[in-house]
Amino acid sequence: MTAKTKKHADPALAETRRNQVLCAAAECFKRKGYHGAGMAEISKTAGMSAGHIYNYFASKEAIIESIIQRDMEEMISLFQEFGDKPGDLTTILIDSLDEGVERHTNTDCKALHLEMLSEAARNDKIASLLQQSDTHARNEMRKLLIGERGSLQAASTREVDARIEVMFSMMGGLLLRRVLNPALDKTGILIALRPAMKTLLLPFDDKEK
Amino acid sequence: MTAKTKKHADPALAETRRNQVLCAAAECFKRKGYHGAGMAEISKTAGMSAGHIYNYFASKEAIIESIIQRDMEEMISLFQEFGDKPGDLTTILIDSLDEGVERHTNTDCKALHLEMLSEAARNDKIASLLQQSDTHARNEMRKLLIGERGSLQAASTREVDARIEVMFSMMGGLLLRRVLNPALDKTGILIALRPAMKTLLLPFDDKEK
Amino acid sequence: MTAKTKKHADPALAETRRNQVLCAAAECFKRKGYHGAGMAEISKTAGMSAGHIYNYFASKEAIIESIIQRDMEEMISLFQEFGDKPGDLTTILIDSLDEGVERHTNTDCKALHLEMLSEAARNDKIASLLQQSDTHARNEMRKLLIGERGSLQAASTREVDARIEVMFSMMGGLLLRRVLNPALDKTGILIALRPAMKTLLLPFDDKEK
Amino acid sequence: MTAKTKKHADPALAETRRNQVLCAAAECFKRKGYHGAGMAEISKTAGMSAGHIYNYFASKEAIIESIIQRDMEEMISLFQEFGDKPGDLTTILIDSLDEGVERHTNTDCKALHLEMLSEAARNDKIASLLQQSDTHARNEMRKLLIGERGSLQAASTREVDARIEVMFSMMGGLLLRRVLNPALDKTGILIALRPAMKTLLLPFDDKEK
DNA sequence: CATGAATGAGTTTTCATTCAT
DNA sequence: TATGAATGAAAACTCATTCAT
Repeated sequence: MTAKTKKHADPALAETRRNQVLCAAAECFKRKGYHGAGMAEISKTAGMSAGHIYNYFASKEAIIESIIQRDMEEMISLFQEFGDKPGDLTTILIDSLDEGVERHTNTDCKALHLEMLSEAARNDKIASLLQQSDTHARNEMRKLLIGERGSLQAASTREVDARIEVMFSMMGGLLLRRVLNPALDKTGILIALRPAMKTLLLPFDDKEK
Repeated sequence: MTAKTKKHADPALAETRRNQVLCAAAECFKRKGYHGAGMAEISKTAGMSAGHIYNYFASKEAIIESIIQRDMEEMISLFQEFGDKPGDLTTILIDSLDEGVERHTNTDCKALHLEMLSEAARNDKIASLLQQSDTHARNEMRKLLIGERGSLQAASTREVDARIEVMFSMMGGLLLRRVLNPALDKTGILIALRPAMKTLLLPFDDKEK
Repeated sequence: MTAKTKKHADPALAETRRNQVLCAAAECFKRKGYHGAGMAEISKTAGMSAGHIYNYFASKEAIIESIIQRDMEEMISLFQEFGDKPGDLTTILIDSLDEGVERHTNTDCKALHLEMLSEAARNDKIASLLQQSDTHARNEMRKLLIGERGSLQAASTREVDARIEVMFSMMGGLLLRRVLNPALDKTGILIALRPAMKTLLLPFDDKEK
Repeated sequence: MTAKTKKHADPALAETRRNQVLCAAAECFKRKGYHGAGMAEISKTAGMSAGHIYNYFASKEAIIESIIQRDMEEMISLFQEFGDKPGDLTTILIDSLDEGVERHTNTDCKALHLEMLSEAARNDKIASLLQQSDTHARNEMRKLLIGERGSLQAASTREVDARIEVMFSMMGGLLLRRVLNPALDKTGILIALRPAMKTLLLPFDDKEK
């Protein structure tokens, strides 16, 4: 169902066209939102007729679903990078925060992701895709944290899951921060983000519990 | 434009009607989203004709703007409560986390707030209102933290602002968590949320910096 | 489901509007066929906006369904007339042939009925409505023929039904004749139609069987 | 425009291709109707690309026109069979009724013929072709009936024409019967069809006139 | 103050047809 | 000869908004 319904003579061209549409749609959704962007605009941006898009996607909805799936795949490879990097895991994660902030506050992404999230509230298919993606991310993170290089081998599952939720909340919340405070000091934020993340990655002091 | 353009003979009735509409609209937006809910549905929920709504609000957009403003006022009074409560501020804030998690993961609100946030990406008026509200919240929080009862009198403005951003990001991010993980353990999450918040409220250890 | 979904404040006006639409649609379907006539044309003919039609009919399909139901009701009252008329039934039916030919070869109706019939081939709802109407007509006719005033009290059900089918086929076929032979001699046709109908109404001679 | 505009290098191949298209189109029109069947479906059924069809037919309309013409030719040869058969003409025609009922109530054909007939109401070219075909059929039938083996040599032209019209109406009407009464007893119907046809083929008794 | 009938621009989607290869 | 990618002009339907009553 992903891309292989063979009605296209030239699969390479088809893939190119699908990508044109996906990029154009992402672009338009960022600017105008899912509902705000019409097929007309998307088709103009993609450099092809509106009708032709329907040779590659069954509906407008199918387009945003594809975008989500594409994002999901990116995200998966991101976690693999973490696992592959040598060195202390906590340090790796803390050091990747700069990049993480950048990614989550990137103006381009913010609109698109919020769009997806709010669409999820009323579109079950989209909700399900996003949830699937998130579940995957949580699983990967859990594997890292309780793995042999992880810092939380001793912690209970419930505690680890709570930590993951809060980490994800903290990072995901940055999406909103950029909307709510456009003047956000993206560098300065690390002053507080690093200690908080460290707290979430390392065992709690007894008194803290 | 806020609420006072007095073209209404009976201002009290007008205010009642405005509220009916606001509540009905909030209700509908929660269920169906801003775009999903039509004026017809809103008017039925509000118990008045669609046309009549336009005697109180210039447009559908004006309705959501009013809802935001109303939320803003609620939020302001929330901060005042914090300031008014006696006792150690850090403790008060930590203790209010239970309630805060509840508020941010409440299924009802999530849709509405995400709706507003994603609408903000394409609607400057809404963006500006939300930002105004957020700025206010940050200011109030800053006042608390560096005030005489606060724990961060010694910290630099940049650091305090960073802490606030991360706190807000962490709490606001919960909105997304509920969408992305409907099975979210709302109680368990506090296991990690409290230590992280404590880190953000208390001076950092030297080594942490 | 017929007309009573109470969302209209003024039922009389609503009925008027429904009729405007029904008449306009019938008119357009006659001229251009079901697929050929667009909502734009129908709305212009009905003297109201296209969008407004949807306050009275859920879809274009619902419109043709209503037209069919209306025709069905006309047809029912037609049979009642036959039953109510005094005198010899065979004579009544034979005498009504003139009028029957007129009705079935009427240019206005032909297009609309053919339209419905060919739409029935691919639209189950319409097929079902037409079949329901036809079943009713056959039942009424059977009642007349085997009733106390009928000429076929002695005949087997299968024979009576066969007669009815052929009668209906012969009359219904006139719809097609007018299309296939526009120069059709509507008066002359009775020269042959009367004897054929008489054969179908009276007991067969032994040799005929 | 009929078939001979020789722009094709290999006329035999061209004829093969035309037939492929014609058969495929007939097949599709039967299943989905003229409007319901798309060129894409037809081309797939015909085993050639959509674009290529336009090398053999100027338009979708031209295809149905060709189908009609082909049907017309079949019909002509049918009448020739009648003429060629030895024996009493009335008996031949009555005996052919079984087969005739079968042909007219055949589920496959019904959709296609109704499709053509209702298309005729709005498409002059098609109407004209069908009328031409019908005229031919009437002429052939008239020749048979007033010919030396015919039973109506003594009848007036008007009467003969009326008889033919009614016969055709009765047989053609069967198309509609099958749509309106899917449970139609195809064998039983002959009980009434044969006497009615006999009446139409033999001189009327005086009293009948 | 209040209604809801009416509008019309805007939406996604379909499909016969063309044309570069 | 043959392909199928590409077009664009429709189509049915929705909905915020207006206005006569």
